Amino acid sequence: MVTTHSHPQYDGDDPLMLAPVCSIFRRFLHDQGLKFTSERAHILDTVLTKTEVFEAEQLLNEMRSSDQKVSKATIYRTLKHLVECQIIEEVLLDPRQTHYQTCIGRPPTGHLMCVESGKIVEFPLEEIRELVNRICDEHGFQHVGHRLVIQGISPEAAQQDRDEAS
Amino acid sequence: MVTTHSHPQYDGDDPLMLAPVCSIFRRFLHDQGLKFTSERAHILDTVLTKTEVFEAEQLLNEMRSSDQKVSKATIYRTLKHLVECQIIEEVLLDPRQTHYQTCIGRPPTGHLMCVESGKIVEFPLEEIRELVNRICDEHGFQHVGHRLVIQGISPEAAQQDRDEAS
DNA sequence: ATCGATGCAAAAACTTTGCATCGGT
DNA sequence: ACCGATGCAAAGTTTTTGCATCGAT
Repeated sequence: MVTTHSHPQYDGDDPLMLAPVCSIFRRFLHDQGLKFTSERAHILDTVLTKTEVFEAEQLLNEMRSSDQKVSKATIYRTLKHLVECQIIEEVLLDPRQTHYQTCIGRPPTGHLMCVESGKIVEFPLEEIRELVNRICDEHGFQHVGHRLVIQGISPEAAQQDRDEAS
Repeated sequence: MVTTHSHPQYDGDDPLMLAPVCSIFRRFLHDQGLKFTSERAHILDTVLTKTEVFEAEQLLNEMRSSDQKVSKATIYRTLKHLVECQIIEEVLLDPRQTHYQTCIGRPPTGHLMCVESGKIVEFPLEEIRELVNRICDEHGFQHVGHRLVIQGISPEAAQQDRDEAS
């Protein structure tokens, strides 16, 4: 059987749940002999406002326009730690840029992506859990994570294609 | 003609399947008003020897060391066409580099990847087809493709971790 | 007072593009 | 002959790194 880690439930609607995630990150950093700085706190804060997939650059712009100044380098360095700490995960929608998403306290999701418009729809991923576990077992792998990305054409894009064809 | 070499990895049952792939590409190019050049033929040839995931740079090195000279730019330009033509697909294992794999004439596979060693194991993907179709239907998407990547720790890497810990 | 963290700019890694020339059709 | 394709090098993107200084513990 594959190990599952449980984290306190994080609810985007409830600001009080921010503290636990922050503590988790703090403990993680402390355990590694790393420091909890105000920059890291601000980045985590901004990350936790994200309900959808986001990019490093986005984070940087948002933080700058809300007068919290952080360098690009620190953003990248901190995102790495947040991934290791399993607060966020890399989504891999596009080979040319890393996309991130909060994963702590939320059930795993797959991503349905429109190849024409870039629109992304999330969907629950429970159903493949059994398959994933079996594949891992068959090859003696210890499960770390999994991602399902479906590429398609959204109804809107299909309609637009039809309009343009006529 | 470049497409008459034997490619044990790809042909499996029928070496004659190579010609059809070449024709498919040719027709694809023709239909777009593009040209079937000897560079493109060589690249397709080399691509079809690949049984596993590969990178653009790898292709370039292999072609150079086997006296076929192609530029990096042409490799990238041709890979794009091969993706569009659905002879190969992008695999998205790593956000820092595009990985490709031949997909024409093979059943779709998922990828089990060791996060420590980078080892990759493929597995058949039929089982999630129904789920994928259902998700597409539910959102009115027209299916284009899908990929499942499982990340884990391979038995070898796990053993090595234990060795290092002691 | 330690180290690790930060910011900046430079570098790195991968991919794309401009342009003169070549070559399929 | 036309117009897309090629090679080269330069440019573009995203991410990483070196280094002097700052700041958490």
